[in-house]
Amino acid sequence: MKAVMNQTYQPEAVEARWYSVWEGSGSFQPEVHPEGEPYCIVIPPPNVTGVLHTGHALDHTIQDILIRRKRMQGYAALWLPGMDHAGIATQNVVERELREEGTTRHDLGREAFIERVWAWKAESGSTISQQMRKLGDSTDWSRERFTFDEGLSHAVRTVFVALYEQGIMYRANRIINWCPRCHTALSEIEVDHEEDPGELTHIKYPFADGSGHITVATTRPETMLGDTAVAVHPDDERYKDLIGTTLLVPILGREIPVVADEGVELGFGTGAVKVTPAHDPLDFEIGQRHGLEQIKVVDTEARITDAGGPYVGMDRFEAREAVRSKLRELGLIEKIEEHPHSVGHCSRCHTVVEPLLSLQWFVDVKPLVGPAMDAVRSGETTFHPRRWENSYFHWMENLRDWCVSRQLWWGHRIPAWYCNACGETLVSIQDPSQCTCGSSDLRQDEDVLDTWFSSALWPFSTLGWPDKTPDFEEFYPTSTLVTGFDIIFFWVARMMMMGLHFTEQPPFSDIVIHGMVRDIEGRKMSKSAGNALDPLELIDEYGADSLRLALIQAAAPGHDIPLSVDAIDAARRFGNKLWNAVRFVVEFMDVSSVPLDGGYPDDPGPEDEWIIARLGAVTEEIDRLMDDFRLSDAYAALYTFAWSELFDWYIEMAKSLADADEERQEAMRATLGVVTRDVLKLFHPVMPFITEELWSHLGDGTGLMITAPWPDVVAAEAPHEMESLQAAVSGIRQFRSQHQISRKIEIPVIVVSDTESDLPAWWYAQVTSLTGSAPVGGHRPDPVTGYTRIPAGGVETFIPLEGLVDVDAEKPRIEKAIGELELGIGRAQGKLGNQNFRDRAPAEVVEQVEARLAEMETELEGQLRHLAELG
RNA sequence: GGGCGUUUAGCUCAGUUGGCUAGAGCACCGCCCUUACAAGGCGGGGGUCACUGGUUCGAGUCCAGUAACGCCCA
Repeated sequence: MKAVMNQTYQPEAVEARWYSVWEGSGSFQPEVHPEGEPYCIVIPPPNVTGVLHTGHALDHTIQDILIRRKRMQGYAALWLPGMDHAGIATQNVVERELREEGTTRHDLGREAFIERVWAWKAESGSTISQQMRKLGDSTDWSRERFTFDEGLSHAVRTVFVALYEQGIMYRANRIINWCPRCHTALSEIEVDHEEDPGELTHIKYPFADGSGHITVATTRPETMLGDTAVAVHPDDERYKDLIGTTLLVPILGREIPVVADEGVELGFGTGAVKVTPAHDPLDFEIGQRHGLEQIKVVDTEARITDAGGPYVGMDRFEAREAVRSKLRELGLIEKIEEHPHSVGHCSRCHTVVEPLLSLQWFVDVKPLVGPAMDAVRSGETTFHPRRWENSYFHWMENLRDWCVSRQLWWGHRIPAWYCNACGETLVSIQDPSQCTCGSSDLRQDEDVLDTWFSSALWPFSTLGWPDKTPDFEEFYPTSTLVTGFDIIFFWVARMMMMGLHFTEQPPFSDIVIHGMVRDIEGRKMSKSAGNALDPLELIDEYGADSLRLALIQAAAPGHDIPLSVDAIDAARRFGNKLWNAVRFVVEFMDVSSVPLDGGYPDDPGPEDEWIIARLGAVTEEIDRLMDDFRLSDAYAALYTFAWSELFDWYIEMAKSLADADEERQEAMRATLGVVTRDVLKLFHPVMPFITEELWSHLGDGTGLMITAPWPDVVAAEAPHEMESLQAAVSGIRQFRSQHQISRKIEIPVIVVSDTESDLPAWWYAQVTSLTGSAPVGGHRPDPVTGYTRIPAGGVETFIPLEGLVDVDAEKPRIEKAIGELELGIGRAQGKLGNQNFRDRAPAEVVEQVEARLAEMETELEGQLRHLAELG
């Protein structure tokens, strides 16, 4: 005994029920199809501090659609969930908590602090995984991983040690991007460059011998304190004679040389640049070439160091002003001009980054980029849409060494130990107890690794690598990666490099890149702008299925997604429509116990054949589009089929069969059942909850929709009379509408079909029921005066106007039709009259135009005759 | 400065190797509470496909240029 269905669809009641049923049934695990071919997606791990936003909702919906369809197709489908430990973000969160308690991590000490973060994670770290359940993500929770758990940490060490031994991982003093607020080094791509108004200060550097000065221009006067040279281009005639002379750093009076270096940009400023090797990457290189001293004048707190003489302890921006006013006082400022330039900001906290000379660990990317580019070039791995490959190549070609050490506590500690006795560096997977020199006085590197370092290993570390686990053997390389364009560099490229280097296979074969979810104005959604839609609120109000469908409908491949509440509401209304259609099938047409698979009628009626043929065609189209990752197009096709063909035509036609003989009714009911079931199946990947619920009402109770076999529609041929039927019905409805003839008034219709064999009885029955008219077969009225004529795909229908409408009221309709026909005929004649068209266009195109022209000419003749006869 | 993208109906957007009269959702207009659904049905109006030129029998689609907007990189 099945429950009576509500009159309207109520997602909150339905969605709460199914997730635990699915999870409990083991459906999320690939083991539901032990013999199936493996198909694997690893989730882009959200931050452990994260909450679900609309970007996740889109990203996850795409992945869930892919995985649910593959699962239904019988693959051993694995969607592997997990989170990353988000070094800086997580540490920030816990430090904020400590601050509120009036303490700091330094008070706590490293070990206690780490314990505290784990405690935080245990309590708050599962927020997003609960939210993913509300969204309906069919991830295999039994395989959930965390970048900081034991197995993955082991993979990180293994990789670090291997890269070190291969000479790819190295430690060096370099200029890095330092965030003075987060107190850590950042990689190039964790720095956002923003246009800053800025000023170019022209400073006079006097010669040591008092013979004059050289003017240099800088946007950062305070770094002057760390200058150890002034550089000019060797070809610059203005300075040729001054190379090798000595200048004095203003204020400090330090003697520095004028050096010639090709790195100096000839056209910039005065052509002479101050060189601060400890605070600028370019200056660092110049310094290396000329053996210049490196003087650090800004410390890790962004304050001036002892080397800065009178300015020691001053903040860098205060020092800028102080230095400038002192120079002005000394008369050493030539001019100050406006100079907009780009300034790096910490992508996490927005503080202006300080380029700083620092001893850090780096990955030499040169040996890694080649294979990563080759794999894409050869098509082993394909981006969708392809154009992202350009960005990928461009970035790879210009890649600089990756600074991977971070001055944090929360993260994978660098597995390097330094011997206090002999200075040796030991790098190993196991903690060493003794140096090669015999000393056991070792200290481990204080720093941890960039979170992205562990994320780069994600596709194989999550599957058990470096061990050859059964999961690794079965699911690696993974199949599809789905992510946003904004992390192609951060993540995708690095997974490609690491995956190829350590497994000799690209980590995935397809990379699906989607856009960013934006508001209806096209703005990026953000909390601070106040325009962010909260997916959980949307789910509560509209249902997860509505949110998912709306996102996918708007997600044209590779484009940004404008998301509006209106669109979600439209998706919700579709859900209601689907609900009511199935309710009608189940409760009013008495169709239930539909089998999970097969069950197509052996002896379908003509209407049945039509809808089955259409279903087959649409299923084929959807499969083609989905295989090509064009999900929005696939669901547009399905949406149109369901609403405009199944609901608006077939179900309406099925109603009139209630009076047919038993055999006909059986075929109709079987058809309604299987076609509705297959539509539910096709919608299941995007709307899992409502389809599962509806299946529980429609099906025979032998299985869940989530693991039901993907539709395999039997071949059927649609009866050719459907075309004239639909045209006749539309024409008669249009006539009614334009003359405002109530449906209650039965319209007599004479059907003349001299171009086809006699129309079958079902044709008349359907026209009758769909239009409320009384069609009878007959001959063209003679005279035709007093009738209107409705053309219908090779069939003519005539309606006597007497008692319905005034004859003259019909004329504008006919004249309009004639106008349109003449336009079309003119166009077609133009084409066909062109010999070049006949010669060069494919024969089938020419035939099409010819057929269309003939049709229009016949039709025009009919309309003209009719108009004349109307008088 | 380099690269990528966008410009199609009032709004937000589809439109895949060039080929019937360029589509959808929302909004709008008219009629209808027809026993699945008024959160609905039926019908309708609405487009110089940014602009200029080119290739082609044929261009929203390909090419070149222009303009505006957006993103990424330096």
